[in-house]
Amino acid sequence: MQIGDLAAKAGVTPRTIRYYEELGIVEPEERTAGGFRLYSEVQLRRLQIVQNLKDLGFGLEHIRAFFNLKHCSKSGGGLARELVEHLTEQERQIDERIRQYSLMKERNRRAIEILSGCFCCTVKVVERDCHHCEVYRKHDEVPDLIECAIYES
Amino acid sequence: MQIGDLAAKAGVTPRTIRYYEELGIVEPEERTAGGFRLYSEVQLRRLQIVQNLKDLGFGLEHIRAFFNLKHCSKSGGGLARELVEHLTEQERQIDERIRQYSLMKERNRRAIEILSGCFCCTVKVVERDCHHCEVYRKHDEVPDLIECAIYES
DNA sequence: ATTGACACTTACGTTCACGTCAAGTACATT
DNA sequence: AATGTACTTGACGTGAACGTAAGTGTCAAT
Repeated sequence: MQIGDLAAKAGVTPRTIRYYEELGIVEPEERTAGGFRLYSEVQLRRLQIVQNLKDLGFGLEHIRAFFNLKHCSKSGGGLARELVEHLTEQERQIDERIRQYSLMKERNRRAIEILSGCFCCTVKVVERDCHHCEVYRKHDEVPDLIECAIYES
Repeated sequence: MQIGDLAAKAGVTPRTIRYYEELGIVEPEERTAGGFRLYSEVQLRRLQIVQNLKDLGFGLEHIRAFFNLKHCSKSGGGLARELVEHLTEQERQIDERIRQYSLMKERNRRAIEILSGCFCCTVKVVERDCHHCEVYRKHDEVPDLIECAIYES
């Protein structure tokens, strides 16, 4: 598989793959006599993992470090220990992220709930004062999210 | 409250606040005769919301667009509708993120589980071949994450 | 053997989200 | 009135993660 095929399958550009190689994240399995990079499914899976970790907010340097732990340990046990340490920390971060997202989702839900009662509001936006609106007064507090979206800063 | 105080309370630098102002995300409530920016709790909450959205992976431009929907609608009902549309899309993205994180967490967990059985492994890293290890053979498949961490690319 | 599509390296350009520095101004305190 | 600290605008710098262009070479197919 050449770099273009791999790129297409992984949903990235050849440039990205070469860049990752530069960082020591993905090496080609071999090269043709002429210098073309050749890849297999292994590198594809690797790239997918990288995309995943990136989507989750991890930097390429972090990813590289994780992939390269194998070059630092001498015994399998040592490596396993380091990997687990890394993974545990990663899990902590993931939990924190999920917590944040859940909070955000809850705020979103409350905001949608409140705003659904405003669809028939005919007050002009320029002279809007939701604090005096009866829909608003049914709710004891206005979510910050709506406040940001509605009131002038 | 001056920019430095606000920055401290929000956990950012004055530069960041000025930058957000430049983008139209946070305007000072007023200015002193001499030109000093003055803020209130409103801007603090706004900044906190921004930090939150940023942590969740939203770009500043996205955030600005959301905060500025109020300048595009004429009636409160129209605005409410647009906001709900925006929030619904956002919720979709949040759900997708949470799904991704959960998958990642599950993979992490499985990897930790497997690696916990490798702590006593004394095989040298250079000659490691986990496929022939009995701990490994108990598991039917090696998670990609471990594969990336262990095998040469 | 030639062609066309892709690949190679090198190197400079770009966007985002600020950091940092400079030269000057404002405000509170003594 | 003087001092120290924080603020002002403006401009250039930075790191991450690539994009893009130039000039050249390679591979499969006709």
